Amino acid sequence: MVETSPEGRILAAVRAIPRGEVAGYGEVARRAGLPGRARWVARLLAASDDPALPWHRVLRSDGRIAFPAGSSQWREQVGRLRREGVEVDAGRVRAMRPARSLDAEVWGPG
DNA sequence: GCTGTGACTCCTT
DNA sequence: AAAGGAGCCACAG
Repeated sequence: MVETSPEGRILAAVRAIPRGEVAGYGEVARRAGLPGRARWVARLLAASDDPALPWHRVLRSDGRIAFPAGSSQWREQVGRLRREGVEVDAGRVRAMRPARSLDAEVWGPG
């Protein structure tokens, strides 16, 4: 079955994040075919009441938790991620660090 | 229909 | 790394 609605595609993209891995809001939006709709992804996660939805695997583009540090939701997200083996340091995940500069992509590290 | 708001992102200091 | 500002879009009042 193919998701036709944008909402369905976004939720499907979130559910497609493998256990122990993370993705950015914008990344999820791109995978759903909706580039630039990161805020929509966030709003959908907040609105969804599906307990099976791995919302905790979605982070900001800089790899940080989107909630205010120390808030109950922040603590829950950190707990869920660590339970899956994801390294979280001061609210930041030690994984994704995409090259954000065009120079880096064109010229590379060398 | 205009305004404010937010689980966002990018660029520039 | 952090902070300020602009752009972005759906939704509530």
